[in-house]
Amino acid sequence: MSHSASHRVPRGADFPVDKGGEKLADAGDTKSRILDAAEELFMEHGFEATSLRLITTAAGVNLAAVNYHFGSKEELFQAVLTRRLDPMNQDRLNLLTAYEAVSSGKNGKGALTCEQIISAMFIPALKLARDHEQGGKNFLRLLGRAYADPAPFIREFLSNQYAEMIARFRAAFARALPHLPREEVSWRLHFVMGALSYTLAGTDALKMIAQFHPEEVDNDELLLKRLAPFLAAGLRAPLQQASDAHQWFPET
Amino acid sequence: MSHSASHRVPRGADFPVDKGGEKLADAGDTKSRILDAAEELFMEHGFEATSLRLITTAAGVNLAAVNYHFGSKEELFQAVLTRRLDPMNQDRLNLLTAYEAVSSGKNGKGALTCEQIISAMFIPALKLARDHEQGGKNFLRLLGRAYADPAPFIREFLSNQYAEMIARFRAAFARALPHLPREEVSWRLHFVMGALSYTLAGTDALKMIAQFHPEEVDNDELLLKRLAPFLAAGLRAPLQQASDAHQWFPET
DNA sequence: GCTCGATTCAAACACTTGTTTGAAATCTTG
DNA sequence: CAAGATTTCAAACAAGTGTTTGAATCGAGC
Repeated sequence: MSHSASHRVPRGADFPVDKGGEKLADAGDTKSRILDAAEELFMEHGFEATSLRLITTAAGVNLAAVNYHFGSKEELFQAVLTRRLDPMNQDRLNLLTAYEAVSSGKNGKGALTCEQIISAMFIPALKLARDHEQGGKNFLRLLGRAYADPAPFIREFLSNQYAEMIARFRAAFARALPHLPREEVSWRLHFVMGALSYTLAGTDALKMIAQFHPEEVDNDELLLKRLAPFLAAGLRAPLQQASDAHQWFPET
Repeated sequence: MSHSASHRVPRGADFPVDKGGEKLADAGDTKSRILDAAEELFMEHGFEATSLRLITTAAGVNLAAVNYHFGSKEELFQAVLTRRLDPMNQDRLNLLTAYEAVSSGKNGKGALTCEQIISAMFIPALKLARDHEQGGKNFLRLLGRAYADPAPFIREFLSNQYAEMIARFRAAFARALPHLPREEVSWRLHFVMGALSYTLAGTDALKMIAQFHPEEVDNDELLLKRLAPFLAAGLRAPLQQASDAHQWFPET
């Protein structure tokens, strides 16, 4: 009753990883072609405004192929995200762990700097923007937009995908900023994530880069290198005292 | 061929302001009822996923009323935004002008502090969140999401709506941060706008507030009071030197 | 009272949407 | 090659989309 996986089950739908004699999905694979086309079109028009016919036509496959291989349009969207988001977040966790290992080796404290923690968040995103020649940049913009999408299934999905990473990075920031209350740390981590996803999602930013650096090829790298110091300074901002509140928002 | 405004023209479509003996739109007005319902539903589901039938049913009006009063679904969306965005941005400009007048009176320099400029951006948003009991908060979230929407007609519309305000605030920030290159100022203003709209758009933030301050009523106020110092510190961050780049993104 | 413009209404329009179906084609395996 | 599973295909499905239409209703003004 709920949804597919019982009508006409394709093998790859429930087990996207290879097993046995199955060969890994190559670029010419129907599934990969759908994922590539969907990634670009979802980024360009958003989830709702992108029809399956548009995707399948661009991918050069039959319309029914999406439902056959992925089950539904929503599951296709999740597959598009998972394909690159999972490895990226795993990279982030690995990087953070590596930094912590080095840091705890040097001194018993084991607290990282904000710069290190932000690097652990940004470098995997940068790698994605650089490595996959064209798909990577598309994906980062798609991810930023998904992060602001109101659709419940998207929000739930991302919430689950990010849960572990957020928890680890919150703890790291809490150690790096011991003078801040945990609550304030949560806020500022939220601001960091927001600024990151918004910046990556925006076409405005890319336009601005092209205006200043039309010759520059690797735009996302420029973007992140400017955003990182901005956020690090914000994270280290002194805690706002209640007595200073009038400075910001005088009672009118 | 292009689109409406010639078929059966309602009076209010081109002149939403009152003139002559026409009475201002009251809450019971068909047009206002549509705008209120659309504001809430667009915020909840996004532009594409919200059907006109959903809106007109919630507003208790006939389906054809939207096309009669606004021309099309896109024009309705723009009307929803304009209704509150125009006054808010005007408030921002007025506030900035007022600050500059006071500042230039005190000393000949006339440069504001980052705190003042940010206040000029945030206070009108805060007023919107406070004044209109329920609609204001909805609108801020809708605005944040529109800001990340890929639809071209939304992006163009917002770009025009914000153009004047952005120019004025960029100039103000440039005076407040004379040591920063203009290019860097543009970047940081972009980050500020992004963090603001993302923060206001997110449901995650509201959930987080409820977790920490379940008793607190005015959530958006708490939000902005924490975001403002964060952004002010980011704006004042020292310019990243090329020699320090390895600190952030070591060449792998 | 009557007329004329503005508004509302139910119904239909042409079209697109995601999904399903059953038969063909293709590939794998014995 | 034959048998069986896997994948592709054209076609249809039911439902939903924004928009238009022409008649009905309403509300002043002469």
